[in-house]
Amino acid sequence: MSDGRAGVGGTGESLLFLTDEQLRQGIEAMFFAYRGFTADPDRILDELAYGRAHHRAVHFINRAPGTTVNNLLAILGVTKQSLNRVLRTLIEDGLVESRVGTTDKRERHLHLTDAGRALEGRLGDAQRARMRSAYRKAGPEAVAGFRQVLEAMMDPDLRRTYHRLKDGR
Amino acid sequence: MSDGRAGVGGTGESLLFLTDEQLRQGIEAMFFAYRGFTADPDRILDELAYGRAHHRAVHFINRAPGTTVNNLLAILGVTKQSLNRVLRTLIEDGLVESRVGTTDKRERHLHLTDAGRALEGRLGDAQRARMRSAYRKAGPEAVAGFRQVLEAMMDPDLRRTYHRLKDGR
DNA sequence: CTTGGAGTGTCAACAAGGCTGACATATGCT
DNA sequence: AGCATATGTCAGCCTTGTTGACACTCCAAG
Repeated sequence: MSDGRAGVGGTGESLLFLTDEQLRQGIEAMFFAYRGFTADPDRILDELAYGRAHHRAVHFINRAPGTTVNNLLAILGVTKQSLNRVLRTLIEDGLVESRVGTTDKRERHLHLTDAGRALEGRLGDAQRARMRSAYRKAGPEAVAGFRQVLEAMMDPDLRRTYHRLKDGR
Repeated sequence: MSDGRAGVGGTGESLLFLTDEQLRQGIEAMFFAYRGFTADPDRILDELAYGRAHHRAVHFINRAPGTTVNNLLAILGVTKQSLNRVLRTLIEDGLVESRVGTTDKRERHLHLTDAGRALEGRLGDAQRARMRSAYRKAGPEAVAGFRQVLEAMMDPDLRRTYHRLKDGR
């Protein structure tokens, strides 16, 4: 309601990009794109009887090797019980190694094994291939905008986490 | 591996935006942004003992009133059993109306009731508010790029669905 | 008119992956 | 010594996805 439909061809896009209709399209674009975003790794995970949760864990352990369980919990935003279930299978299957901390022995530092890195490679390659193709189609300017909007959409806490990972801290 | 790290400050972004590191950042941006994207409606849904599946159903029924169950199935990409469970509660709760088709009486055409539209409004407002704020922060150029990349990331089938909805067909 | 197929609904059973609550253990800090 | 922190684990629950089986209605082709 209260849409007005000021015309598609353009009374000036700069005023038009905040209409409810434009926002709705953005919402739907996010929904459909996220499906594509997860589709390729999901297919690989299915073969291996793993799920998206395993992928996420493996991704971020690879990204921040030696991270603690608590840290990973904060990144993933799940409960420790939930993460633990996933982590346990990954450790049992020899994809993840859990090392007792040196300075603080309560902490467990998580690392990928060679097998873990191999899986991460398969999953990451599949996901990056789609991302690369999308980036290539859209071009560098579009990519910059894409990143800006996504960043603005994050909760502040997660935005900080995102930057921390990006800057390798 | 094979990253090279051609420097952050910039040997020309046009060549840099396809490095594995850039792609990884894009992947993580999608992950964190999607969390923000769903956070606000999720809070509302929690109060009402509904889940994301209910939100999706309500959203697309509102978007394409009179859509058939089969059509909705294709949009949402779930099994009819899964959708049916959600749909049944929505119908029982008086948010969705299922009308027998006129030309083909096997089909059920789905519509929101006033109560359904009210819920859709609450959920949609919350989600649009975040999207609007992100769009505003990033600016119209960024938004155009955002949409281009998302669209390029979709599976072809879903891209067609996306356009069909966008063009009101 | 019969038969086959499409669209829909429903039942049962199951799995993944979230959640909460409670409790154990080891360690670190004051 | 005693409290706090980090982790792991058990039990149980929910949502939302899956498969398989079956019934019903209606349309259309033979």
